Amino acid sequence: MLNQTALHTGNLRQSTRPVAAHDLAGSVEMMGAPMAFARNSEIYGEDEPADYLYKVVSGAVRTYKILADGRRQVQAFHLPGDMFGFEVEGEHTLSAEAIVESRILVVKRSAIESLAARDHGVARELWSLTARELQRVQRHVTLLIKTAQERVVSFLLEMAERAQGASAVNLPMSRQDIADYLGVTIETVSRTLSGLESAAAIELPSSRRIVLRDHNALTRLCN
Amino acid sequence: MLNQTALHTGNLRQSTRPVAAHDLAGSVEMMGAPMAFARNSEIYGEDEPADYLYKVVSGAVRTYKILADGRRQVQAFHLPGDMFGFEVEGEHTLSAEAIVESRILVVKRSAIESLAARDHGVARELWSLTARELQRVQRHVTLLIKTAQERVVSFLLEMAERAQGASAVNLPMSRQDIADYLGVTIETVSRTLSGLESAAAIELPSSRRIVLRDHNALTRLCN
DNA sequence: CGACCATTTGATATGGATCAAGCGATGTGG
DNA sequence: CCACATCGCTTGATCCATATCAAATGGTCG
Repeated sequence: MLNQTALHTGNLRQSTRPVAAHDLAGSVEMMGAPMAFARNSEIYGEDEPADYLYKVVSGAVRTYKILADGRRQVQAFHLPGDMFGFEVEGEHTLSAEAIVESRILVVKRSAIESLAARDHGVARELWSLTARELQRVQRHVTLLIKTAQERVVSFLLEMAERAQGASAVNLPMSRQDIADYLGVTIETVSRTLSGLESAAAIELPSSRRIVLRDHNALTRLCN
Repeated sequence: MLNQTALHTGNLRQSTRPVAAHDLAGSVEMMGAPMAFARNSEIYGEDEPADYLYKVVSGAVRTYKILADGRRQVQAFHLPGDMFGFEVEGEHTLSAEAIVESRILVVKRSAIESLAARDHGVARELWSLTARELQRVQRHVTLLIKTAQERVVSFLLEMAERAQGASAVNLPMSRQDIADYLGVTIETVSRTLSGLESAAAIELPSSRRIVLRDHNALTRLCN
């Protein structure tokens, strides 16, 4: 990994910008090296040393695990603005791939850690990010005990919320990605979406674009 | 919550013991107030302010969420030595109950936080605990995409591992607790255990005690 | 245009849920 | 101390949601 060409576009790496103390995000912007990843290319693999921290600038990333029998479990989708890949120690427990052509800021973990050792605000921010991720995964657990329809609807609402509550979402990921995230088959995802369209809860102008027509109905459906 | 009687057994609260710097666990032992919780009593509830940190001394704790339709999702079982209930900010997102009569150390979060602000080692330990919990929940997600048998077997192996790899486990929790943790019904848990007994993979001397007879077979079964 | 891939739709199979009854242990009151 | 109620667990019968297998459709790119 990290075998892609760094972009060094300049506007992403403003060495003139002052370091904001107690600001992890700002530090990452400043210290991070922007890199381009092609669609489906690996960003890091399971069991690799976790020496870097990542922040999505554009595009989308999936983190996942392949089980012994070949099934794939997608653990998360990371969208622009999201940071990912930080472990406290040792190795990555998941693999990460770009879902579409993506630009990603990459920062050495050691740099962030030494910053955190000096600045308690940064340390706290690192902790806070991990705790927020923990809550997200807890919601994922809650999603996985629901029915297929509830899972699909929860996913749609989650994506809409992450798009600042927009009433339409453009999905960077395939039906297979969604299915592996929700723990169902692509057929079930597809049928459920078709069903929601028939029920006038959503519109499907194209397979990767979903308009949420009846937000209330959807909220009711997801539990 | 916190309406139980503190034990103050003395041997749990050794004010003579020196504070080990960079040691969160030690600080909790020293600063924590031991409290007794009866079977099924609430330790804290969802949406309560998260002002305390907890460490199980004896007994067992479940954290859970009740969904809108009444279903219960058990997120974790906490056993002696485990810490739980720490949020970075704001409120608890889960409820916690003692599964059996339990003794639990309770520490004010503000005390730990001020310690962390002064001592980077403690701050890092807090972060590390959160990250470890994150990994546990990620494994829970992976468990929930598997078949019922794989879930039950994974649960047994998890419990055995937490009992220092013992070949027999004494379960403090009911079948219903296990079912709500695994996202299946009690009938499925029961039938699966019976099936494993028929297959000579386990023995069931009593419903709360399970002997792992064929560890290899079990490992194979859970994927 | 034709090949390829993602998605949808259809037909059938099945794992686990649901409904229902039985069983064993524990505790309580007569 | 025993009869009986209660509770947690197991076992059985049936049903249904979702998986699986299969084919058709549509969109994209050379």
